[in-house]
Amino acid sequence: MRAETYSMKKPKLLVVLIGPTAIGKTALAIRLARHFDTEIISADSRQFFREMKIGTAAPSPIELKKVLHHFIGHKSISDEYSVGHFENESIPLINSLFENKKTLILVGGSGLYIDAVLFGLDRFPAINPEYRLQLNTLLQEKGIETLQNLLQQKDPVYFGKVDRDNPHRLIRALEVCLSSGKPYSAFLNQKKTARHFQPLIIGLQTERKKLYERINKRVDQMVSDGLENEAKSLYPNKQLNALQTVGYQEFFDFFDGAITREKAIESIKQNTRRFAKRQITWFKKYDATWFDGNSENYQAIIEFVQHKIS
RNA sequence: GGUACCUUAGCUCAGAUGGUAGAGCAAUGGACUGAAAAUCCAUGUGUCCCUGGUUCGAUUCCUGGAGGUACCA
Repeated sequence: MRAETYSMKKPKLLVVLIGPTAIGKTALAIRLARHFDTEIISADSRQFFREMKIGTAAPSPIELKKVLHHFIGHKSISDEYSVGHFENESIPLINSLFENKKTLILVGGSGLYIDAVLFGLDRFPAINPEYRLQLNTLLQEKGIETLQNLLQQKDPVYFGKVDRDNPHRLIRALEVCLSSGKPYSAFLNQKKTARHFQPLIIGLQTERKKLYERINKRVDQMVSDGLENEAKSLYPNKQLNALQTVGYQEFFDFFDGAITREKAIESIKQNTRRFAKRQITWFKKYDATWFDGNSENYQAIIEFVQHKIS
């Protein structure tokens, strides 16, 4: 009630900048933030980790100096972190920043994390991490059918619509079932808490061919910036979730002697292209206004946002 | 120059004793509620190198040509 009144008095605009990797989101976000004298909320599930700067193309120290960024390098790879934590941290922060700002920039390439901010996730119970370990063992030793049968028994409703060949989905649902004693589907579609801001979604895109050229070029840049050494220093932690990441896994394979260095770099480019494709698919569902990612368009985008504000 | 082998999807190749073809990879489309840069699903028409011949019918057999590889000179 209080919040509603508040937001009616002062409409708050969250400029949401989305698009595939290497399209130029970081540079545009900084332009926008400087122009509107505001700060940046990052929604990038890998730039959270301070040990992974080069391979995630995190904003440089110079860029970070220009504009205050939140959720860049604020976690260590050994920290437990997921989209739930992110929602719990980002929403209060956004609300408090809006006390003094009328515009904020949300930028990132992680669709699920953008969803969490814009729409919110359902509330799930805390899970016992033991279950995930056990379920992974079960998967390894007895195969996916065992997980399917278990889920069919614990939550026939979700089993009816889940992607049954996807082990992550099955295990996630099962760990919720086992931890809570209730079916996973019982937690879905709860009433979501309202957001106290209005989103303006801006998408960056370009021709596929150009995007792939940008990706290839950026990977070469990362390599000359020292990606190999960064990966080497993280190799002892290669099993951590944060390091299940394009740019690192391929170098780990090279360190293991499984592939050549050249092949590793080529694979990084290829896997980054595939990643970009998945991002594009995800972002299609948003009600966004699309612009070509070319930096010559930045002024037009600023004017577009300006127009929405007034 | 001679001999042998090869030329089929973007790439590497398989194949039909003649009835116009299929794998892997790449690529493309899609899904996505605390692992999400993760994970999973779906999708294969291409002058079968060119030319002429045999044949009802040739990418398949034969002639000639072009390109490639290997060996011999």
